[in-house]
Amino acid sequence: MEVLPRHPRESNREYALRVLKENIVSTALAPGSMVSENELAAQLALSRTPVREALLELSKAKIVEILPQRGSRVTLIDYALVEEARFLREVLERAVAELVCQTADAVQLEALSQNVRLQEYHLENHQLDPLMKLDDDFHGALFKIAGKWQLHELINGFTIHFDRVRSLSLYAVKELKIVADHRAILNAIAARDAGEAQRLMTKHLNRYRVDEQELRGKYPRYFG
Amino acid sequence: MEVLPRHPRESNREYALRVLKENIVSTALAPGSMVSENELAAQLALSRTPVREALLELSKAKIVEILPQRGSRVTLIDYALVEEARFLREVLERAVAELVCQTADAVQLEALSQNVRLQEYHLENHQLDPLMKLDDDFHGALFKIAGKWQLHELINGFTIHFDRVRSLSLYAVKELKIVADHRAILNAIAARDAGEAQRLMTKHLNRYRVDEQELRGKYPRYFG
DNA sequence: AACGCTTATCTTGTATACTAGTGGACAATG
DNA sequence: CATTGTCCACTAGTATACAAGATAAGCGTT
Repeated sequence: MEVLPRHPRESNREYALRVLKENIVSTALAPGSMVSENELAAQLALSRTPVREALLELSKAKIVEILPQRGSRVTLIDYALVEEARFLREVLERAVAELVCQTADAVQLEALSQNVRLQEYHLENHQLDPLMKLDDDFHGALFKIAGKWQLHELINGFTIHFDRVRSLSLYAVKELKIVADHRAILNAIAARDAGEAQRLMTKHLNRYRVDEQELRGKYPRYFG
Repeated sequence: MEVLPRHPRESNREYALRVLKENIVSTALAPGSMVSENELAAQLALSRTPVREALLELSKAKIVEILPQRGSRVTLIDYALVEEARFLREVLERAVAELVCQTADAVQLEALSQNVRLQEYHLENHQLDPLMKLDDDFHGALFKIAGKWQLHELINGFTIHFDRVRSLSLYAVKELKIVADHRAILNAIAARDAGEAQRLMTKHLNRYRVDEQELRGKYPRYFG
């Protein structure tokens, strides 16, 4: 497991949660692997308490499984769960896109536009990390404009299933289409074409479907 | 606060969580009231640890606010949040209803039918508690049939906002329409009419909209 | 070899002890 | 009287100690 540096005003619990999440998504903590509160606490140089609280939160998102008196383990990839997470995003963001068409003002549209331009810039320069952050920001901004910010935070906890699979698949080749999608969605919103925005959003989020069989072939032991 | 009896194989943490939830929804723990881990632990005859873990979970659902080094408080009713919770259910359950029309088999339809018949029975006999449970079961069954069970569990944590407001409003008078809604939704599903099922589900979940101004008038100190 | 018991050693669950930050009461000071 | 500073009681955050269940190895018996 990779122990990340601490952020300034971060509590021990937040730190433990952040490091665990990062390592689970990157599969540095492999699906199916056992972890113990004691061991993690030692590695992070913390006591069991904040580590335990982080594990408890992760277990609520079903990304960690706590087996009482036996140990905790990073859950195997449950493809049904991954698809549920994707489905949640598709359904919710389609509805959000519709709302955004109705409520976005000029300032908000300009901010979105700025974001997409930056995406296009980073895509040309093949800088994938800032691209992923801009992707998150774009979708988050839509929730905010629609006045559903709390929902965005709620589903973010579930999206980790999705992110883990994404990190296993060859993701980079899809970036081109994804940025183009964002541009098209923005145009539909600016044109107040709710139907088109919904259609594009659905298409966009379906791109994240990754081939289960391919991944099962490559990483058979990661699946449940 | 009302201290409920313990269930058989329930951990201390689950017990604390259950009692806290119950008291928050019933407003026995009033919106805006301060609670302390020590005080709660004493009342529940537990140590701080399981109480703290329960509060931590509730704070993630934004039904409790933890103020470091100052205390914790039951959140004031945030109407925007209540509406987000309702919106989430509406959007998600509409999509679920569509799926159920495509996938439900005869056995599942019969189980739903059984449930609705029971609802009608309890409605005639004015037994509201079993009615609420059957309501939850009905919606839960739809998620299960659609293969989105995990999503149901996820959103349940958020629905507490919704439930709290519902418990403040005069809810009983609406039961008649709600049972009729369930019957109509079931019929649409049995007829495989996805469009009608979605329309009915939307209408159904919009009934739960309660008048903010009315509640603000009755309980001004409960609102933020 | 196969079975059943004991036991050592893990684990998480829970209780308790300690740390450090917050705000209020209240006295000292202007 | 207003303001400032000091203490005190209380809070959550964290560390540690202890309890109790699960597991597997060892060992004796059959």
